[in-house]
Amino acid sequence: MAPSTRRADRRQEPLSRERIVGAAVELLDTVGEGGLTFRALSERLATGPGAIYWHVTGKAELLAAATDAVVATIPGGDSDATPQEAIRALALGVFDAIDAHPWVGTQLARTPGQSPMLRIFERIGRHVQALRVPEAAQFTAASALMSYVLGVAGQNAANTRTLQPNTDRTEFLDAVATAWTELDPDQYPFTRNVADQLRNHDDRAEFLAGIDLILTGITAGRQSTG
Amino acid sequence: MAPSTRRADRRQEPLSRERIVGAAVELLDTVGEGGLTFRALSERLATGPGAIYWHVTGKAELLAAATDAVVATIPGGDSDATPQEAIRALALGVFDAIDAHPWVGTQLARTPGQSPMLRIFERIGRHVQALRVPEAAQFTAASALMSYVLGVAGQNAANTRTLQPNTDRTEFLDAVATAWTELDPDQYPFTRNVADQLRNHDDRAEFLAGIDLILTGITAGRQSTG
DNA sequence: ACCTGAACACCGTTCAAGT
DNA sequence: ACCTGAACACCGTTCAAGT
Repeated sequence: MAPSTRRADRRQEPLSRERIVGAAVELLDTVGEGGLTFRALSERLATGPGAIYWHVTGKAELLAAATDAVVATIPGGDSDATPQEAIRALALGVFDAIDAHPWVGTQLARTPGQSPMLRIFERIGRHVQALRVPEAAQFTAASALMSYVLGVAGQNAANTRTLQPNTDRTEFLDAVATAWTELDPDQYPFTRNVADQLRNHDDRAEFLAGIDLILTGITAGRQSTG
Repeated sequence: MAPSTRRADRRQEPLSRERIVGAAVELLDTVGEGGLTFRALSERLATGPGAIYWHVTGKAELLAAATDAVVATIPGGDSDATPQEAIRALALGVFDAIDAHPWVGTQLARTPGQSPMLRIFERIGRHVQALRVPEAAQFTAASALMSYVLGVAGQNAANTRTLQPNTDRTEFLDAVATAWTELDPDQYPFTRNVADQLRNHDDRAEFLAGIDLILTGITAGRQSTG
């Protein structure tokens, strides 16, 4: 009841894996991948660096857990939409999650058969099943979608990392388009040619267009059923 | 002519950007991404760490240059094959290059508009043009192919990194398949279901199947021309 | 112009010592 | 059982000093 009690906050909450991972996510979001340091983390948690090792085996596990925490949050497409719409919604969920937490894009590419990727793969796979893709082709279809999503994720993460914190999206695309226009016409004719299409360009729409390309390929190969 | 001349080797060759990048590639291939150290590199080049900074601005540039050196090597598909075959050949070239140098997979994902990626994008794009894809759709088509290739590249690099140096491919896939079979049936029905398809599984064939899916999607959307 | 190598400011991780 | 924080073995990078 004393005013001091009010202010004690969570300062004395016991350390836990949960709190550590939460603080790691915050740190990654705020200061980026280079900012996640055992020293910075322990300072934020008001302990010594060694304390963290009691709850977590090392930095690799910490990054994996942080990634998993974000991926577990991704919504999308479990309603009564068509399989195509469900896949689009899920893919967009991954896209937006990585947009909000660029480090997830980098991290996802680093954890092969691990749980964050498996979560997404499973969800894609169920929708592929719902598309009535023949069983022998389901793995290929789900893998292709997954790889595409990961590829875009990685690129977007890299782009965001390169970006000055203050430049916005269109400004950045404009700079890239200009750079492409100045390329050697003999070496880069195609890239120069599409540079202008880059200028007014919607990342999310472009991403979805790629998904649709793959979906078309998947359903084209499917034997037609009632 | 004296025997000692013979043995002098290249030990006294002056330091150059070229030699540095070459040694970096060797180091990356031999001891992996964690093994590329300015100390290890300078030891291999018989100098001090500071000498390298005279020719290269830092580690980031070094990694980019090493990646570029490998990517510049990728052959493929400039013969008189069909555009589809040319794209498959090029994609396979990237796939094999990353198989031989796993660190390239990681690195490619980190350099967004940089030259190694641009090289590949340009080559894909020309083949997309040859496919007679309408101009407005060319960027989307080339980007989708590029993202897919990068996605697979990243995953493969991650897999190789996780692998014990002595386990071979099929052994690894078997382990993954077994792990997937032991997943919770309620949470991972699809993944469990396709686990067996993983067991006798050809990475390259699967990769190409994904390329074909996208190619089908691209040509399906194309207006038919004589 | 180019190289040397000690020194600086960091890392992740460990571990004896505390409670 | 859990936390502390100094210490260890590394990093990338800089820079005065050499040739």
